[in-house]
Amino acid sequence: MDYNFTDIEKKWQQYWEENKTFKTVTDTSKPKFYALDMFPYPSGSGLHVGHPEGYTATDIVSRYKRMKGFNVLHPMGWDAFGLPAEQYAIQTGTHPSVTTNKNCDTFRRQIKSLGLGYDWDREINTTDPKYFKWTQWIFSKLYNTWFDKNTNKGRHISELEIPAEIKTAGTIAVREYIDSKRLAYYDNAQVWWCKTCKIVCANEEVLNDGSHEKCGTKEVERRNLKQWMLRIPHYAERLLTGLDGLDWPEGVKDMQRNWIGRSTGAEVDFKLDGLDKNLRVYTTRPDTLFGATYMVIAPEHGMLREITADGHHEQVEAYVKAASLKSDLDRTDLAKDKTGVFSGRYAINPVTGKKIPVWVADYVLIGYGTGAIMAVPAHDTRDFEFAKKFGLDVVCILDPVSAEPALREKVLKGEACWTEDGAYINSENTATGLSINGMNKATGIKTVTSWLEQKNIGKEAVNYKIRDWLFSRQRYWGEPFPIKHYENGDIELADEKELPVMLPELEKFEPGTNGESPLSNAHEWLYGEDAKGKFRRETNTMPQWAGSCWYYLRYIDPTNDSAPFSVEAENYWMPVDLYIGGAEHAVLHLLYSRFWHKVLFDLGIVSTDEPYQKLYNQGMILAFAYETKSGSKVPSDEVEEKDGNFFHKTTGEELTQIVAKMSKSLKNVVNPDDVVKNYGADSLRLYEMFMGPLDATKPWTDTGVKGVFNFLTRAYKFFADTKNIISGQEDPEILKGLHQTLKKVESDIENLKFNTAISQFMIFTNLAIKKGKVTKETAETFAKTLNPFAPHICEELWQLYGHSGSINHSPWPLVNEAYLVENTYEYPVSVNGKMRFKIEFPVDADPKEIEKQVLLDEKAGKWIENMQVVKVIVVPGKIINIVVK
RNA sequence: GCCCGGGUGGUGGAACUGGUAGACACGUUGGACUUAAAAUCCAAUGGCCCGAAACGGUCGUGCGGGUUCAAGUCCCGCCUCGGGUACCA
Repeated sequence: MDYNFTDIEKKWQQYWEENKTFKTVTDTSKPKFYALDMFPYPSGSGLHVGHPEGYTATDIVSRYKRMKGFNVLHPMGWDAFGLPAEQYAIQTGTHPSVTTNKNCDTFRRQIKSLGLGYDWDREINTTDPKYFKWTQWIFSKLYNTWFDKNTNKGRHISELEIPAEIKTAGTIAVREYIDSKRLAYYDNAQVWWCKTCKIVCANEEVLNDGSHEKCGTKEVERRNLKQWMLRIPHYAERLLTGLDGLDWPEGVKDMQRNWIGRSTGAEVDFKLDGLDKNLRVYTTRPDTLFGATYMVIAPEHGMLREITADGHHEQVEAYVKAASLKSDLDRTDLAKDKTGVFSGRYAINPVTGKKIPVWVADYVLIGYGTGAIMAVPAHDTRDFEFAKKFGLDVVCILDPVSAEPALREKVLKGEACWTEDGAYINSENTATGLSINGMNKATGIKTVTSWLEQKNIGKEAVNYKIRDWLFSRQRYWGEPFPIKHYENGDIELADEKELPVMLPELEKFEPGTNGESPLSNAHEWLYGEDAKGKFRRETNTMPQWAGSCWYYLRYIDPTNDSAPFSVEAENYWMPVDLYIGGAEHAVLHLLYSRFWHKVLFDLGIVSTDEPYQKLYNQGMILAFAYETKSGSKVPSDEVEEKDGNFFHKTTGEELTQIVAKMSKSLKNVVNPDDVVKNYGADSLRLYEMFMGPLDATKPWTDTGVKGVFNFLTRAYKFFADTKNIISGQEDPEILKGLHQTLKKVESDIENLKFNTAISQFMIFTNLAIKKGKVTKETAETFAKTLNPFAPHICEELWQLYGHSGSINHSPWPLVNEAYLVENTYEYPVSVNGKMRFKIEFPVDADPKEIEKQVLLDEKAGKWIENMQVVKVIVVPGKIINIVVK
C-alpha cells in the first residue's frame, strides 16, 4: 500500500472539479458559515508558501463546518489592479489585462493544486468590468452621502438641509456647501508625490523613513494637487466604538484605535493683543492654562498674516517658505530639532491676564486640532524643548509630589519637564475667581473646563488623528472614476446607466504630462458631450484599496448584473464569520473596508454595521538564512552544514543561522509547487498547520515537511490496508484514543489551534499502529476527522471503505463521552511543591480519605520520615501536595 | 519615546482557569533489515551529578525580586527580539 500522493491528489482534485463538490447555493433552511481569505494580488512570481497558510486554515474550518451541517461560503478571487502589471506594460507594451490574466491563471492553478475547497463559480476579479461597475457604483453612493452628526449616520445628499444664509448667497454657494459635506470630494490637497512611481500616495503609504512603501525609494515630495478625498474622519467615532463588539485580536483593535487617535480636551479662545480677534487652540490639558507662557501657530495657519506684527513679516515669510520646502528626510527622526520664529504678536492668557508671545513653528501641525496651541513648557516635553531653545519662560504649576526629590526640585524651578500627575501650585487668580491649587490632574481638567465654558471662552472638545483619505491615483490600471468635469467647472457623476465607465484602450501606458494619469492621453475616451454640455472625464483612477473594500459582498452574489448583490443573499450570508489574512492589513484595508461598509449600512444597502465578525492574523513564514560574523548575509546555496554548524562553501568561514524573510537574494525562497511535487498537497497543508500556532511567525524547514509526510505515509499504509480493518468489537483503548482525538480536534479547530490537533492525530495513529487492528467504524471516523486537514488522502480512504460520493458530505462524527470516563486517577504527589511520586485513587475518592491514604503510602515514607507534616493539599482530579518541615 | 506581541531542550513547538515543564515532530545516537546505501522499523534523547540500574539526586521556562501549599502561567523592576506608530498639543 504505497502512498502514491501524486495520483491520489490528481484524482480527487479532478473529482471535486467535475462534481462541483464545493459549490455553494444560498439555502436559508441551513445555518450559514462565511469563511473568507484576504484575496491575493496575483503577482508575476506566483504563490509563495505564505499564501497557503491562511487559505489552509479557512479551508480546514470550512470543511469542518460543512460536515457539521453548515452551509459554507468559502470563495476566492483576485485583487488584480495594481502597479506591477502597469510597469510591465510601460516596459513591454503588454496590456496590463493580459499580464493580469496570465498571473491569475498561475495563481488559480497553484491554489487548485493545494486542494483548497473553493467554490470557483464565485471567483471574482476586481479588474473585471462586471465587478468594477459596482465599485464605481459604491463610489457614487459615497459621493452622494453626507454625515449627519445629529443622528450619527450617513444620509443621502438630497436630505441635506441648506442653511438659509447659504441659500440666499446663490447657487454657487449652495453647490459649495453641498460639496463640503459629501463623503467624497474633489479638492486641492497637500499630498505626497512619488517621483519614481509618478503617483500620489496616501499619507499612510509613506513610511517613517520618508520612503514610499510600494517602490521603496525615497523620491517622495510634497505637492499641492487636485485630488479625490474621502471624509473617513466623519466616521471616526463609529469606527472606534464598532471595534468593541468584534472578535478580533486585541492588537489589531489597538492599532486601529491608535490610528483613529481619539483625544478629549478643550478648545480655548485667546484674545490677541491689538487685534479684535481670538486665536483658538485645542489642548488636552486645559488644567495647565496657568502655565501657558507662549503660543504657537502652524506655518500654514489661516490667520498667520493677520497675526504677524509689523516688522516681523519678512522673517515669518522666510520661515514659512523654508518649512514648506522641508524634504521628507528633514521631517523624520533626527530632524526633531525645533525651529520657529516670533510673530511679533502677543496674546492674553485668559487665566493670568498676562501677555504671552505668539510664535510660528512647524512642530505644530495644521491638520490637527485648530493648528494652534497654547504652550506649557513646564508640563509638555515638546514645548519644554522649544522654550529652552528660544529662551521662553517656563512656569511650573504642578508640583510633582510623587517624583524623586532631585527631579521634583528641578521641575519646581522650571529646569525639567513634568507631564504626570501632581498637585497644582501657582494656579489661582482672585480676579477671575478660578483656583485649582492643590487639586490633582483629573479634577483640575474638569474644573478649568467648566470655568472656560462658564466664561464662554472655551468648551470641551474631541479630536481625532485620522485624516481624510486620499483616494485617487495617476495610473491606468485602476478603476476609472464615474465622474465628468464640465467646462464651467461643474462636477457630475456618470449616470448609473453609464456604468461601468470602462478603461480606454491604450497603446502606451506612460503617464501624461504634469504627472497626469495615462488616461489623459486617451483623447477619444477623454472628451464627450451630453445634455449638460461638453465634459472631460476624470483621469485619475481609484487606489488598489477600492476593489478590496467590498469584495466580500460580491462573493455572496457574484454574477448579479442588476445590483452588487441581492438583498436576500446579503441578509443570509453577512457578516463574514471568519476572516483570515496577514497582519499587514491590520489598519488600512480593514479600516477602509469597515468605513465603506458602515456607509452602505447607513444607506440601507447592507444589513450589518460591521463586515467581519471574527478576524485572525496568520503569522509570517520565514526561512533560515546565514550570515557571517560581520553580519553580511550568505545565499543559502553557498552554505554547507557539518555536525550542526554552518560554513561558507568557498571561504570555509563559520556562519550563524538566522531567521529571515524569504528573498531571492538569500536564495531561501520555498516554492509551494516544489513541495507539492515532492511531498504532495496534503503534506504541504499539514506542515503549514503543524509548524506552530497560526498567528506565530515561524521558519520553514524542509525536514519539517518530511515529518508530516512520514505521518501521512504511516497513516495511509495502516488505514488503507484492509488487513488492518476488522469487524466486531473495538479495543477499549483504541475507542478511548479515538474519542479523545475527536474531542481535541473539534475544540482545536474551533480555536484555530491546528498544530495541536495534528499532534493528536499522530498520537492516535501511533496507537492504532501499535495495536495493529482497528474496526471499520474506527477507520471511518478517523478519516472523517482528518479530512479537513488532509482531504485527498481521506477521500481515498473513504472510497476504499466502500463509500461513493465525497467524504465532505458525510456528517462529522460525534464524541461519545462514555468512552472517556475514567474510574481512577493517578495523582502526582508533590512534597513541598516538587513532584516526587504517583499514586492512584478512584476519581470520586474523598479528599480526606486521599489525605489519610497518601501519608500511609510506603512511597511517601521516604519523604516524610523525620519530617513534620504541616499540611496536605488535595486538589481532586489534579494534584496532591504534602508540605513538610 | 509611546502602544502591542514574544523569549521554554540542539531545532519547530506543547502545557486547561496557578497544579506532573518539555506533548507531538525534527535532529542526533544506538540497534534491526540490506552486500552496501537510501527508505522503513525499534530504542534512547533537557543539563549536570551518583550509580550496575532505579519509578536516585540536583539545576532548569530571558534576568532580578515578590505573592502562593504550588509560578512557564500572577505582581513589581529590568534585559532582549519582533510588529505598529511617531512633534497629534
